[in-house]
Amino acid sequence: MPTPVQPRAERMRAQLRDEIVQAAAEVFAERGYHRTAIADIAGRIGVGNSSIYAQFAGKRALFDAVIDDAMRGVMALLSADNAPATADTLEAYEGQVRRIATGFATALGEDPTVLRLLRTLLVESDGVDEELADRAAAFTDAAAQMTSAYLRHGVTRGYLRADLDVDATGRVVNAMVFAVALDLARQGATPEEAERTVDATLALFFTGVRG
Amino acid sequence: MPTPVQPRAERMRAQLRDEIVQAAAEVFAERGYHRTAIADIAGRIGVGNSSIYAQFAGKRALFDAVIDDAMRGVMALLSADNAPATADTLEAYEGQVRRIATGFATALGEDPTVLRLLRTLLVESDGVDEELADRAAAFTDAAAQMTSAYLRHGVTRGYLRADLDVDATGRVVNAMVFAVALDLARQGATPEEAERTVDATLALFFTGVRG
Amino acid sequence: MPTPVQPRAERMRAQLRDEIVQAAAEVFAERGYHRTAIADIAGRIGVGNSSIYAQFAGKRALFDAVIDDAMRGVMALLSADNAPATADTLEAYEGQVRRIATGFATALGEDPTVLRLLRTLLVESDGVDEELADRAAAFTDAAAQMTSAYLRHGVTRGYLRADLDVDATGRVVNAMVFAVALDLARQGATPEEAERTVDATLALFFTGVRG
Amino acid sequence: MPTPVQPRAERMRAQLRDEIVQAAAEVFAERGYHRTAIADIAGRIGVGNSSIYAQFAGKRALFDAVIDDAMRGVMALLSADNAPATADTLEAYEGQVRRIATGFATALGEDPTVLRLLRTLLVESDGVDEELADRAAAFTDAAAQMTSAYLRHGVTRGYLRADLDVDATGRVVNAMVFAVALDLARQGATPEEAERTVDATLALFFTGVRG
DNA sequence: GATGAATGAGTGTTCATTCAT
DNA sequence: GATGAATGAACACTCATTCAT
Repeated sequence: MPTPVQPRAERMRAQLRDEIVQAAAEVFAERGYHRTAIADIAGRIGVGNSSIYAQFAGKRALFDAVIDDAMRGVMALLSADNAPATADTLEAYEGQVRRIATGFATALGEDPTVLRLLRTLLVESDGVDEELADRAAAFTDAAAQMTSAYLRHGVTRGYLRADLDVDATGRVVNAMVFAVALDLARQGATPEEAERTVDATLALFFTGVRG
Repeated sequence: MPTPVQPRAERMRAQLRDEIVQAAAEVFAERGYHRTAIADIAGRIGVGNSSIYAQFAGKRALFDAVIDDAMRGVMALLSADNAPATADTLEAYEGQVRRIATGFATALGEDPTVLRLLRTLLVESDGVDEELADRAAAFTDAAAQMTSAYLRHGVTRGYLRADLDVDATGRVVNAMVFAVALDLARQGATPEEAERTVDATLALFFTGVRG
Repeated sequence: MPTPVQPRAERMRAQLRDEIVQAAAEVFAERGYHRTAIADIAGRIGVGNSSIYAQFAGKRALFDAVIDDAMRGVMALLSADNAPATADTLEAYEGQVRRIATGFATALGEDPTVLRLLRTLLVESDGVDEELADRAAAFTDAAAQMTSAYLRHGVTRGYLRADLDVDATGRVVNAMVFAVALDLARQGATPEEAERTVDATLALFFTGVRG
Repeated sequence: MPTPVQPRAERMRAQLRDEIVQAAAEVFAERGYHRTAIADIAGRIGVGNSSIYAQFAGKRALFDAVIDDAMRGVMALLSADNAPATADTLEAYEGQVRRIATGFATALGEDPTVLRLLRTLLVESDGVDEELADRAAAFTDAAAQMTSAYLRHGVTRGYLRADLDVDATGRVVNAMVFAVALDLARQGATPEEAERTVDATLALFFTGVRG
């Protein structure tokens, strides 16, 4: 029964790191990047400031880690068990989109932090760093291209308009989805409002892209 | 021939105020709220810091004034000589919307500052103040309600889908329009890209809302 | 009677700058570079920390300014109204050297700060910066070359040993002079001790270099 | 056959202590006192920070130990198998001094650490502690007195100037020697430069003190 | 009325030292 | 006995705001 070397210390270190990222996510989401002080984050989990610096190179690096987590979460919601090349009919595609939208809405209801973080990233990146602004741009671009891939598949299969500008429409749809999500995340929207907004979005989207 | 009291002083004062707002708009648009220092603004027009404090209560109040101007500009572009109750046919409505979109695109090309400011407002408001976040929300709400009014008129006139959820759709369309505008404003998009994006947006919108 | 533009403000600014440099010189001389906090300097003249940053880019820049002053002072003592090519006999040279040494000793007695600063520079430069270490080295090199010039003149005139290695001896003499000065500056040496030390140094030096 | 208590543990402890002092000497010599972090030293020999605190009361105490070692080394070089009362003629004395100087130069070439440490002590002591400054002063005093003892012996024996101020000259010569050594230690001086400098120093010294 | 020099509170970051494991 | 994770005090620097001139 070989005991791994320093199993406890490592586990505790990783655990503290997670706690820090979690606390940082909350505070950054609540107050934004600039108004968040390292001491706020450290204080929330009852550790000293320097315990954060033992794990992260600085405030910016911590924010990066937080954003990484949030992006992973959003990407997971976006892709889930769905893939661009899955749907073969408009109905199947609509089901797919509804599932993704429902996943979003559910995640939104259960843990608004990830969406508030997304908001913080997309909204404050300019005010922080050129590099962060680039990351935010790269993220939206990636999401837009994923959307475009879905659309392209639909055009190929014939259940979406043949003359659809898939690249431009992918960007537009993506922007719309993010904007709606951010708007809903802004303040506790009631589930009914969310439902109506999602319905309206899907109606706009589907009737629009139908071939 | 009534002479206003202190006419010259007042005019100079008002002129300085305009200069300050103009310079502040530029710097805030370039660098965002947090990275802008009062000294940057004062330096740009060659006055002392305290000349700004003689006219505005503080950085926040100055930003408010700048945002007021920008909002007025955007609202003017949105309403122009158009009004919700003007169009009576789908074609007329489409013409109206295209005119507004063209106005936006032209303004974007000629003076990106107002849109960059809008971006700053919508994107950084969270990181500044609860109150500013509320103002940003109020602004988007007002714009959404204006859009909803257009849609309601179309439904009443019968050239838009009868079952359209005008409130929810107004919000969605509004979010989409802002998101697209902000995305285009992000970095010098070429006119062709802008054109394609606007076309895609309108195509999505119109085919979608048609009754 | 034209009044210069902003004469008072400029004079006050320059005056404050001098006060800061003076206070910084004292504190740096007392406590060395690392143990001196900006607040110590600001506190000594009763101004806020940021008043220092209004005039100097940072702690390092302030130290540079202090060192500049000290170097100027030392160089003035070293050159004074004497020049390498002045003395034509051993007696004249000895008189010249005694005058310089006396100037040093007097300055040492009246204001030990400049020598303590010299000590700080020569002693702490390594612990601060590569660049500062280079400055210190450049300073000692310059002083050594000045000494070598004196020696070379004496060899040419024939009142110093013909086989004198003027470059190496210049470095050695220079090092000896600095070391003695620093040693005397270390703690309030009595005038008698200083006198004896200077005499011993000159005796060593002159009997040694005589041709 | 008495077995010492915990012989292995003690030996290991002593060995670790030596390793620490050795590593500390290297790092202090390379980076000076202030720029050296305890973690640097611990990291160099792959132990935890607290292993150092188990053996030394703190950074200052460790530096003391390092300096003790270095001083012992320098003192050994200075005295070697020579003693103040050994030489009876000027030629014998000159040989003695040359041997010491050669020993220094050789040690300098082979292991610059001890001289760099000496430099660190003499140069940074002010910036650390009053007490350390005192130690440095005590060290230079001791060395100066040793030099004075040599000189006094020479005067007694009659091969040095009868009117030599042995105390003051001892301090001066000592300062010169240290200054030259430190200057040579500053950066890799070539052996030729070192040779010329040593020659010049000895020439200055001997022709100077000859009776 | 306008100026700009001065302020001082606030922040990110470092590092010698301690202590639970 | 050794570890290294955690601490918290200290410090350089920024900038919105004020006030003497």
